[in-house]
Amino acid sequence: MWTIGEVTELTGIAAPTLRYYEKEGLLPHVKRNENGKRLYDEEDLSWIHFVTALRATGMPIAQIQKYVNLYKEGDSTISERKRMMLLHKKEIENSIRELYFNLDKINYKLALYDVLESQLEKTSIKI
Amino acid sequence: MWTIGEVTELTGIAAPTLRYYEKEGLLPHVKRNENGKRLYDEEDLSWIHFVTALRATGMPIAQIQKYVNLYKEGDSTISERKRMMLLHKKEIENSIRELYFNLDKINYKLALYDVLESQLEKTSIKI
DNA sequence: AAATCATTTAAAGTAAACTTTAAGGGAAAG
DNA sequence: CTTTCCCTTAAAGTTTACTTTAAATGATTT
Repeated sequence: MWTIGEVTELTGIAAPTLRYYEKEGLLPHVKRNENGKRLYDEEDLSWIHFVTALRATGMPIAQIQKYVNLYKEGDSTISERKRMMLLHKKEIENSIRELYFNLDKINYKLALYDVLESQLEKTSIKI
Repeated sequence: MWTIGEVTELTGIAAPTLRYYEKEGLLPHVKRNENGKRLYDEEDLSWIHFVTALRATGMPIAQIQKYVNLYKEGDSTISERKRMMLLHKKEIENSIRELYFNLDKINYKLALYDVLESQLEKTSIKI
């Protein structure tokens, strides 16, 4: 079991962010010690990692909330949760495609700079 | 030459956003007609597409500003502009890598759901 | 015992990128 | 002519996801 400070060290996520996630219902069943201080177990850490992965792939807080609420409802929501993940997977794949598409434009620009630079080089040789 | 409304139709970018980009110095040399209304030419459109590609790949407004300012300074800034684009290219490649990394976690979750569903299926057959 | 430290809460603040509003102007359509 | 439409500006508002602040509590160190 870890305190919030230890989890911060372990995950690199700031303590206020962990509290914020919990308040927003993104981290179910975080326990407290006798003094009311948070204690995180393995399962909490695994939730934190999962939520972090969802956030890093652009899922909004509100949608993660919805997902966690489904989780809390139990096994009857498994197919809906799976559907959410499948949809999100497609969105990630779209994001990746869009990034590649725009990366192409950057590469085109870089190719133009290569041409420009070699032309400027020739000019300075002429002088 | 196109009006702002036509550019909005052509690009899908809202007119207020186009004005905002221009005000922030992201779109150099947009001309006006005799009544002070914006008129966009081919070069303006190409700037809009480029700025859109930079935004879609996560470059902040402030950095695009810096890039456009370098452009305005002329040929002497070509190598610095190229350096900026090379750096940004690497950031895009990092973003893509991170997306793939987190996509893996989503896929792992989806695999778990497949197992869970087949287990639940078996259970219901037993009943 | 006093000071320090990590924690708690609620509430306010921040940053970035737009978006909306308000007030007005000119041109074209009915 | 007057209504409609598209445009103009400056300024205020919105959204999202945190981050910071303030005030308090309890445990540990000196």
